[in-house]
Amino acid sequence: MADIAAHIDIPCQRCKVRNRAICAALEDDQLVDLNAISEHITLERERTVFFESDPADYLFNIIDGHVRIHKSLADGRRQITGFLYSGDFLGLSVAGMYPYGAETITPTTFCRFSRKGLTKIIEKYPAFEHNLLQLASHELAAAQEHVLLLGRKTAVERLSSFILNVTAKQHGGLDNGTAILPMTRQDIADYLGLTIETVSRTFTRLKKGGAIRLPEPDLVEIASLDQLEDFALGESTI
Amino acid sequence: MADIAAHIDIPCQRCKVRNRAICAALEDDQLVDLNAISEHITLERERTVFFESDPADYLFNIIDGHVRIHKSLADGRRQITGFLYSGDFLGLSVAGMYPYGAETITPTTFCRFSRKGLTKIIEKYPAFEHNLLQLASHELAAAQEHVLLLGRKTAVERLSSFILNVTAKQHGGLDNGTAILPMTRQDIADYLGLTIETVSRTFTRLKKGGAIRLPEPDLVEIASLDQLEDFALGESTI
DNA sequence: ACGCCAACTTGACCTAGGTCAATGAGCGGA
DNA sequence: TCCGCTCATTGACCTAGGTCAAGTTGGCGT
Repeated sequence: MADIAAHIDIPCQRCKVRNRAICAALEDDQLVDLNAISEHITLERERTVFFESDPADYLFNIIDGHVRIHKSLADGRRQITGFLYSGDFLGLSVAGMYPYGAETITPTTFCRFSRKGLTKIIEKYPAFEHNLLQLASHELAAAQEHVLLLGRKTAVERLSSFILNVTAKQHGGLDNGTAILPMTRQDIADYLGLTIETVSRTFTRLKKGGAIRLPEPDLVEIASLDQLEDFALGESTI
Repeated sequence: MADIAAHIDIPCQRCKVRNRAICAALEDDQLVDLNAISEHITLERERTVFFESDPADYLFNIIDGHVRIHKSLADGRRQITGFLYSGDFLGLSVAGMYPYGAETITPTTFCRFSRKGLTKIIEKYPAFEHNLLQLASHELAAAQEHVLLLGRKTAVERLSSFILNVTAKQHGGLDNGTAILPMTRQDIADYLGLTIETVSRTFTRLKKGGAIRLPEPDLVEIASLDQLEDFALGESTI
């Protein structure tokens, strides 16, 4: 079985996110099974991947592009609960439904698995479920960090934390340099529990305070990492 | 093996939370293994179970009592991320550390498992890890609901949602009746991202608005479920 | 080259909820 | 039973961030 697999061409082996995505749980020769239940799909910018409460028939890995997940209230108030990037996983369900909606921000290519197929993979390779649990624990910790941000941080602290997170994510853990903001100010506001005006004013304050540069609205450069970290932790005020 | 187990006395079989806690993932005869790595411990009220960032050497099931989990900022601002009750599970870790601190609210008895021992159980019974994933997905959805509450709901909406949740949890999904609030107003404030004064004033508003009765500070009765649900969803104002 | 449109920024003013301070209400200990 | 807690409530005032309303900027289609 493994010998056969080693000699046939498994597209998954050449996948851009092979080692960062959930498929990293499997060995090269086990990818045949995963490959059999996956397909690539591409969506334009600002398209719905799935709605909140939809039956959760698929799980997704983002190969390329940017996605936001959100929950909304009946009157239209929206809370973005996360921004997802290349390599990220989405689609964990509760009671067979997605507990949040997902939309593309930029044109995005996904690797899509059927839930049924994945259930069989999990039965065959328990390591897969182990990785899913690791991933869910990680997301849970991130959500709790988000709760702390929304419940107890000021606007300056929220935006500073956000810039640090985005930068770290785009540089694989490195906390400095430049970050691209693929999302709009409205998206950032809905993620940080603020209004678009407050986000804009706070960018200006961070800029004038010397923590960041903003050569273009969707390009942040960290001018002083120390200062930005102090702002993020509430250890310094503008 | 199973026959032997069926005839020996396994304390787990008689446990109060046998069917509600994580041990529900195992059959009666499999409990021997779980029993071998678990021990009961009891803490007084207002005691630390573990600190944020402690090495995550144990996982816990609450048998009886009330627990809060929280994250804090350097200057002392605190955000409670959850209240846990009898049957609830805690201790999922990220990078070998607890991502939040845990404290008892009332005297609490736990069933404590060593992480190492549980790892072996998981290898033997994959159903256990499956249940942990279900549980983590559920907690993740709850955390995202909390994010929505903190990011986009008013004080009245937050407290109404909270009362409905507590009531539902204490009655196993039933949304009405009376609920005991084992936590202080400060705890509620730190959970809802408000101050103690705003929580108190908002209780008074809900009371005067006819949605709840408050015979004692730690006893809420839902006077009008419809009204409270409308408040929680932001579909009606006081 | 121009006009349109969407996204962003800025200013003036407002309000939900925070802060500060006083008062009440229950409860355990001597 | 009275004292000294801790916890909860209420009032008066304040402020961070929201709301409303202009501008500004840049990209894109013609």
